[in-house]
Amino acid sequence: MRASTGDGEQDLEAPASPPRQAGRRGPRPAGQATISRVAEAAGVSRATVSRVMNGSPSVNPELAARVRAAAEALDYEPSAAARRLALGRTGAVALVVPDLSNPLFQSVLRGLSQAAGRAGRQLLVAESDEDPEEEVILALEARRNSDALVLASPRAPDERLRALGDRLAPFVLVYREVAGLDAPSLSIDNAAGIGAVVSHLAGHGHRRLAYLAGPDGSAGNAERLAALRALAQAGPGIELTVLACGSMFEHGHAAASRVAECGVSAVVAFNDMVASGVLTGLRELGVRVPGEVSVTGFDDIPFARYTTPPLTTVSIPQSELGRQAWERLRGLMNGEGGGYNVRYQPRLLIRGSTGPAPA
Amino acid sequence: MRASTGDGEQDLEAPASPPRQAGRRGPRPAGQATISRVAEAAGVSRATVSRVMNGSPSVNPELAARVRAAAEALDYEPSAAARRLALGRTGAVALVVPDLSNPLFQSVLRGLSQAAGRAGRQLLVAESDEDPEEEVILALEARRNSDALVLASPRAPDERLRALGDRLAPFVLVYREVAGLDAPSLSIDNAAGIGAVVSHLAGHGHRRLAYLAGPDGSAGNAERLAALRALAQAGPGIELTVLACGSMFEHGHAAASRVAECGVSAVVAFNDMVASGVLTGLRELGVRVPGEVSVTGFDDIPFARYTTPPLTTVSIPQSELGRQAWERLRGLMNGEGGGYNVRYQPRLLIRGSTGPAPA
DNA sequence: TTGAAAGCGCTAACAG
DNA sequence: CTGTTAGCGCTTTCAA
Repeated sequence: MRASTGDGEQDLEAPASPPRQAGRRGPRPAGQATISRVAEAAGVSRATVSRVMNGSPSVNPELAARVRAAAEALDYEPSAAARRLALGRTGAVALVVPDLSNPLFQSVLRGLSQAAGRAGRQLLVAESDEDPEEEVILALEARRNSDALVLASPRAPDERLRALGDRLAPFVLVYREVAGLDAPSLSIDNAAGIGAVVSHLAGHGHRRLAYLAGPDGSAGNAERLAALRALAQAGPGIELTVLACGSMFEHGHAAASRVAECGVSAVVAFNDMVASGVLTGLRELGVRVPGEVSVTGFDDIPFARYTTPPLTTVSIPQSELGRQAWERLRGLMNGEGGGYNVRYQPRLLIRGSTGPAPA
Repeated sequence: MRASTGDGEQDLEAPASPPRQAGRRGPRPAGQATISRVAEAAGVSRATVSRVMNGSPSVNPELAARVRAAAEALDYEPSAAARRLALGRTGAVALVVPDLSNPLFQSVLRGLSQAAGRAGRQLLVAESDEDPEEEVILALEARRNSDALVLASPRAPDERLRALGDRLAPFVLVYREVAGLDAPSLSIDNAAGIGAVVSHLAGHGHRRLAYLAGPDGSAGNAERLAALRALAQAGPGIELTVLACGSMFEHGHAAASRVAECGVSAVVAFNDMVASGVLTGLRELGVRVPGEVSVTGFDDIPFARYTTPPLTTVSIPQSELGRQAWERLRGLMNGEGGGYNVRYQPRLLIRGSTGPAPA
């Protein structure tokens, strides 16, 4: 056994042992240049090449030029894997969402992707397909391959999240707030949004409302429903019918007949997709909107302006959430702390799908 | 200088030298367990721990249990970075698209995300914001942090792609085909789609058509336009008006008045978003669809069924593209080759936005 | 400013 | 079946 220097400076030429089975295991795409090869070609040490590649100012310009030339000539690209290991950071951030087909999460993805991209970071994305348990696993996994995480997990139980808090950190929670969790959260004030909707509707003389409920267990749905119930109880005379529905177009579409039958003058949909679906369904049934029944959505997805009639809905700062999430991550990664939680106050957008209650 | 064994088996206790500035550089989140610590705790070698963690069958069950217990007790999680370096692969695949807000790319993202997720791989996503040059840079960068790449780059010039072919490999191209490029491609037969649209329209007696053109430089737009022109020239008497438009709702919306003025009986939109926009615009102008003018889309995005009237459009296998892309990547990564290129043949979906030409 | 050396944490060929 | 050993390719003290 020979004492090694810990690194193979001298092993460039084949030693006594049989040449390592070529093409089998080589981490690099076959003949990819390594820092050692560049160093050799430029006649400097690996440390110097490293410095040059990382733009250290304290390198003799002439040397630097030589190194750059050698790197160029060899088509050298630093190994991301090796840097990750040596540096102890990945240069990536991760996003975990329940469902990539949901416009809400798409906006966050987009905002985050752009912000992270501008900062020169990779973005890892994972989708749990609405399975809360899977979500947590994915989050852990994603977190191991990144430096920080944005988690949208409307269904996972509070305790589960609290239990995993430090294995997930640093991370930020979006569209949700969990008490006692040590992570910044960016969420929506659902109650305020519902409040605005209801007072708009009440102002138009609507008394009997239906709520097209979102998925069971969704934190957003729970809050919206609770707000509605509270309003119905406290209010002067609002009568609330809750209809189980879902979160997709089809769900809303399928609920149209139940809406028509239950004799309400206005329907508050869990979100814009459901609202659009019910709009279409109602039209097919010959029910006039907003003449006979008014419809409201939630979220203000891009399509909401293009339904017929255009959807009155609650607007929330979707892509802002992505951007903010990035800011928080950045803070967290720099050890600056994640800042205060924020609850975005939604804004009611009155378009054509609501009007006076029929006499 | 002392002869090292190449790895710090013996350095668990602080040596003579000053304890490395704590909390500054440590690759692991402070006190994270390493394979060495686990090995020590279980009284075995690191190789054995590695074997156990990777489920090698040739490990004494009793030892394996001991190792697992130790790992558990120490909250050990293998370092992804170290594995990447040692293994020479990242375990991730990447997707680069021009625009994450485009439903077309969202579907690919989704299909790919699910397929890759099921296979236990991470997914890296990057968005170029429609800048073809940026796209190529991002692709290179993404590729360095993954094992294979799916590239949607409708605008980058053919030569550019050919030039970078081997630095990008293994990769697959979606929604596009580039001659002489050594990468499988999955694309749409745009001409066939347009053909179906035109014959449907012609069958309804439409003679004067407008094309709402997509972005300049988009490969898909070019093909659709070329097909339309060819048909207009060859055809019995189709008169084509090309209107510059774009790819978004707003673009279609804004084009409505030009459509109304140019006296056509049918408009073929670049895609569904444009079609939806023009539908809304036309309605606002009091133009009846399909009574006065028929409208067709392209892509069959989820929302197309929910416009008013529902959109007649060309359906393409969007999420299939994502799944297939994954299959190809898998093949490529296993050295099986990427298979033949495929051009998906679109299908015309006749819904309510088209009808007989007005007399 | 530069180089030598010592890792980062894991895997795998090889020998026993 | 298990341990030893030699890396994977890069960064970063530390000393010159």
